[in-house]
Order: sequence, then C-alpha cells, then structure tokens
Amino acid sequence: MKDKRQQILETALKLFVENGFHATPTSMIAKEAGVATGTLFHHFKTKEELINTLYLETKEILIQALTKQVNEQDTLKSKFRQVFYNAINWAISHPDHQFFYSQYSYSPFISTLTRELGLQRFHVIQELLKEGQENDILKAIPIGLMIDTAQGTLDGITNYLMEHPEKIDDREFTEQAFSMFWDVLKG
Amino acid sequence: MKDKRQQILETALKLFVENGFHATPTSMIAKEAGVATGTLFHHFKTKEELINTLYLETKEILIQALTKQVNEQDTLKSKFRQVFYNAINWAISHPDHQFFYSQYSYSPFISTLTRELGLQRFHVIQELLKEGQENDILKAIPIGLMIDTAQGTLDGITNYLMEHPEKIDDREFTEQAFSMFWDVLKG
Amino acid sequence: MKDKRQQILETALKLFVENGFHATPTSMIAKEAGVATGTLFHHFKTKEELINTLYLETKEILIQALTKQVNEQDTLKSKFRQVFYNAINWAISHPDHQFFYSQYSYSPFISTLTRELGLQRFHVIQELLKEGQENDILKAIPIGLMIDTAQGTLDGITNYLMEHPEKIDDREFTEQAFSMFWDVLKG
Amino acid sequence: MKDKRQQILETALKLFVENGFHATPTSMIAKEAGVATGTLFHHFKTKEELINTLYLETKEILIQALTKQVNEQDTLKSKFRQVFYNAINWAISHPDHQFFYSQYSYSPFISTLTRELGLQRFHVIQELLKEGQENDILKAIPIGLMIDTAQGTLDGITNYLMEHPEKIDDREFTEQAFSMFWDVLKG
DNA sequence: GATGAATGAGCCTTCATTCAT
DNA sequence: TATGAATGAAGGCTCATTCAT
Repeated sequence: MKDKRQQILETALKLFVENGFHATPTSMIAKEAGVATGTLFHHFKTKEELINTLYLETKEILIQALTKQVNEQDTLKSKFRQVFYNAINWAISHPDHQFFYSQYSYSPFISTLTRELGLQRFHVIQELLKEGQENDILKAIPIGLMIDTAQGTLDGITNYLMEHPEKIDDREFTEQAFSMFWDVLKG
Repeated sequence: MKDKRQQILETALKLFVENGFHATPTSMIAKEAGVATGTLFHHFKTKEELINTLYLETKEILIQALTKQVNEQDTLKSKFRQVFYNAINWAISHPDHQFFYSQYSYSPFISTLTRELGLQRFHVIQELLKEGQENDILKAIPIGLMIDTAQGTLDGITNYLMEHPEKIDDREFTEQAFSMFWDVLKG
Repeated sequence: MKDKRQQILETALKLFVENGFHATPTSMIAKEAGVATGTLFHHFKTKEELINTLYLETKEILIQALTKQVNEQDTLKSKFRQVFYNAINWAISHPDHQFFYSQYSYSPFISTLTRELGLQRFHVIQELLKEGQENDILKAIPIGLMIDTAQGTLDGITNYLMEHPEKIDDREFTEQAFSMFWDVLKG
Repeated sequence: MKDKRQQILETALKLFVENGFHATPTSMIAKEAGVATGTLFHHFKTKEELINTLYLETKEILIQALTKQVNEQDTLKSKFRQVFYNAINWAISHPDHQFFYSQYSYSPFISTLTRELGLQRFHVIQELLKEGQENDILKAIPIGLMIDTAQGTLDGITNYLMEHPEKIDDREFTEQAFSMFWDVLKG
C-alpha cells in the first residue's frame, strides 16, 4: 500500500483541480484518500500547509521539466525551442499539476508570495532572456516586461493546447505555435 | 446618500479583490457597505448572484472600453493598436475591476462558463484577427490558437503594467509593448 | 418566551456548574437552551466571551448582595455581621452562581485577571477592614494578609453551609460561625 | 537519564499547573517530557489515571510534610503551630504541587471524590481539632464547620504567602498569621 | 519498554440564508 | 425597502487513545 502522506497529496491535487481549494473540504480529501481526518492533520498541520506543500512539490518538478536538455542546445533559439517544448509537453502530460499551478497562482490569499514564486518558475527562461538581450538577439526592452509577456504568451498557447491535446503530436502546429512565442521575443 | 444596491456592489468588488470570493463573507460586505445582512439578500438572491452581477457589469464596461474608437482607424494595425491601448488604459485606471475579472476567470467553480465568457470579452479582437487572417496580414494558424495566444500576451503585458503603472505614460515604452503584441500576430 | 440571550446565559450557568467549562460543549448549551448553535455565537463571539459575561454578571449581583444594608449598621462589628449574613444567605440561595464563581476563580486560564477581580468582589470587606485597622479594632497586620485570610475563612464557612443548607435557619449556628469570622479579624 | 515514567509525571505536574488539566494535551506532555505519546499511555492507561497518580503522590508527600514533628510538641497550641508552619513551608517550597492540589480540588469532574480526599488531607488537623474540642480548648461547634473553616483560613493565609514568598522568613509576620489561624479555632 | 503513525469522535466556530417586524 | 436576530449544516482542527513495529 502506498505511503499515506503521498496518497493524501495525490488525492488533494486531484480534488483541488476539480473543485478548487475552498470547495474541497479536508474531510473529503481524507475520505477519498482512504485515511482518517486525523491522519491528514498528522502530516500537514493545516489545510494551508497541505496546499503549500503541494505547490512547492509541483514547482520543483515543473522546474526540473522545463530545464531538461536546454543546455545541450547550441543556438539561443534552439534553447528557447527546447524550453517551449518542455513546457507544453509537461502541461499536456501533467494536466492536474498544470491546473493546480494556475489556480494557486491566481488565488488571492497568497498574492505577495505568488509573484516571487512565479518568477522562480521561469528562472530558466529569465536567464535565456537576459542572454538574448545581451547578444542583441532579443528585443531591447525592460527585462520585467519581457518576462511577463513571455510568460503570458506561453500561458496562452498552453491554454489552447490543454483544450486540444491531440495537437501536441502535430509537429507543424507546434512549430507554428513556437514561432509565435519566438516572435514576441526576437528583436 | 448613494443607492444601497450600488453601495453593496462597490463594496463587494473591493472586498473580493482584497480577499477573494470565498474569504469574503456576505456579512462583511453588508457591514462594510453600511447595510443590514438582510438588505444584501433583498437585492441579490444569493451570493453567487451578487458575484455574477458584478461580473456582468464589469464585462459590459470592459467591452465598451475595448471597442472605443477602433473602427475609426484605417489600417488593421492601427485598429489593433487602438484595442491594445484601450485594454491597458482600462486596466490601469480600473485595477479593481481588472483584478476581479482575472479572479473570476480563474475561479474553478465557474469553469465551464468561463471559456465562453472569456471569448465574449475578446470579441472585438477576434473579429480583427479573422479579418487579418483573411487578408494575409496575420499568421495563418488555427484561429483558436491565435485568440488564446493574443489574450495571453496581452494579459502578460497588462500584468507588468499593473505593477508598474507609471509606465503607462511612457509612450516609447508602450509602443515597445505594442510591438510585442503585434509581432505575435503578424505573419 | 424569554429572551434567547438570557436563556443561553442561564442554561450555560447551570451546565457549567454541573460539568465544568471544558466538559460543557457549546452545542449542549444551545440545545438545552432551545436555540441554534449559531444563535449562541450570534450573542457571544466565543465560548470564552460567554463565560466572561457570566462571570461579570455574577460578580455584579454578588457585590450588590454583599453590600446590602451594611451602612445602616452602627458599629463595625454589626457591619461585618451584616456582610457575613449577606454572603452566606446569597450563597445558599444562589448555589449555582456560588459554584460558578469558585470554579471560575480557580480556573487556570484566567489566572492573572482573577486575582484582581477577586479583590473587587470583596471591596466592601476591604473597606471595612481598613476602617477597623485604623480604629485599632482589628489586628494590625498587612492588609493583604487580612483580606486573603478573611476571604479564606468566609469561603470555608460557606463551603460547610453549602453542604448543610438547613443550618442557614439555625441562628445559634450562624452566630457561632460569625464568631469564627470575627475572631480571625479582631485584634 | 531519569526514569521516563518519572519524567512524565514531573512534566505533567508543571504543565497542569501552567495550563490546567484540560488545556494540557497528552501529546504536549509527551513532547515536553521527551518521550513518545505511546510511552505515556504505556505507563498510564488514561490521562485521568495520570492525573490521579499525580494527585495521590502529591497527597502522600503533603500529608508527610504536615505531620512532621507534630507529636513532639507538648501543648495543643504548639501542635497547631507546628502543623501551621509545616503547611506554609511546604506550600512555599512546593508551589507547583500546591497549585496542582488546589486545581484538582476545585475541578468539577471529580467533585464527589474531592470532599473525601480533602478530608484526608487534613486528617492530622481533624484529630487535633477533636482533641481540642474535647478538652474545651477550642470552640464548641460542629466539627464539620470547624474543619471547613480551619481549612479555609489556612488556604487564605497560604494564598497570601504564595504571592509574597519573601514573608516566609519574617518570623514576626508568620506569628501574626498563625495567631489568626489560632483565633478562629480557640474557644 | 518504547515508538509514533493512525484513528475518528467531537469540538468550536463560520456563514449563507430566512423571516418576523 | 430595510432590518438584524435566528438558523443549522458544514468546516477545520484537536486530542485521547490504539497498535504494529
């Protein structure tokens, strides 16, 4: 039998995505996870701690996923392409995590923290953006605008793919999508 | 003295933005608005109806704002530019409405509705996008992807401006921002 | 029908005396009082506030009772006698309040406040004690010791009477009891 | 390293005095004592058993302390004086035990038992009281009243000393205090 | 003996909503 | 229209206790 703590985390992720944080009682999580309510609070002092733990774990694996094989590319553009494919592939194959991440990011009760954490998420991209600006490949605009816009564009594309997951295997389509992403950035 | 119904709506908007829907009890809204709890439910049958009313009103004025003076422009690009400025100016001058709108859109308990509504919001843009594709000015890609990406990019830019509101008066900056928006779309 | 708030207070007093604060759930109070749980919390923000309200009210009527007719007496001794009878009569006729008062006073979660409040309770006696010392009628010892001891002696006598309430009508007995109280104090 | 059982008892005493029985979870006792929760319940079947054990031990050493050297005195008064000093010295040097004892005595969930136990505590005094009455040295009043009043007076004095511990070394003061105690009793 | 994860009944409190005035 | 006391289902969390290791 799986570790109860892990079982709770997985169940919580699923239910949060389905119903949202507030509409998911801890009792429901416990029941669905097959544990007692006390067990949930044995592992996570509060509901909020459970949510945060989930977020932190999600962020960690997301960052891992985004970074993969990026540095093995030669040109800056291929590096961006790699990040781009990493991002959309991850979203498609981990839809729950992806939804959870959005939900958490827009949740008002964590506003301040969120921004900072949101940036961490795109740390790889930020580095590439800076590099590209220094080499005059990308637009010469405030880095902050660049980051927010890149993130927005990528989110837009991801949103579409989440609703049309079959497109992920259509290389022509994904290349078109990537060209949009690239066009926002390149100078 | 202002109309009580209106007072409730304004107070609710402010509090929802500050705390989120779920963390804002109707009792708090009533108290802050200076009315009895019964009065709130006299005007709005349920809390959800209050939220929806707020959303509908917001959407209406947002659409009005986005559309303004668009058809007075000659080229497609200037039309997009006009929409772009309309969007960012509105966001900056109505931050509460803007936040409320995002929050509502990402709220899981209205998921199905959201898509549809989100589209309505960008109805102007959609029309322009179609027009641009038909005239081979914009990228020849699925219209859905185009819409989602345009919306994402615009949201990204808006996010940045919300945190740096002083930039709204820096024409050079806003033109750079617009160029990003335009580059995503143009073929 | 009686005022609900009052009904809650009376029921709570009864139950607290029977079971103690901790062993009396608010749900039990509400049910026994014939109101909804929400009603209890509508009138008292927390369980603790309910307890404190009960204490304050009890203290008030106790003080009133102790003071009665004291100043109509001529000698200091008769004043003390009056207070003494006031105290034991009140205890016998309001056993619940009396028990509640003891329980509250010894409750560890209100330690600091208690001392101070306990003194208020015996404000009348304190004044008499000071007067007696100034006139060399009472023992010339630190007033604090005098107060605490007087209170202790009176509590002891009261305790006995609570278990033998019939004695309250035995004038010979009560006079013997009073002589004990008086002997502790007189110089 | 100290015996775990003993460690639990000592920690429990300290915490009960600080927070009261109900506000002291067994988990807190275990943690503070540096043992596992299971260990606590290995030594004491229930929380109540732990409390009772603590009470019994306290009572035992209290009785020992009160009795010390009493029978070595010649007159009844010196015997009372001896008990008196035994009582206040013990209270001052074992404040936690003293507080615990009071708390236990006033705890509503052991009401019935309490009376009986309270009597045991003053068994020495009771014997002396009886002896004194038989020899016409003490007041000729119901022995029950005598016991309760003596206890009350002594508690009052003790309370004062607990708050002014430095007075314990002021022989003039303690003799004044004793005279109060003696005056309540003597005929 | 010792451990600590697991249990689940039960507690305090919240909050959307109703209704008599 | 407006009021606010009253409602009660539901939620987060606690805590004494058990039990497999």
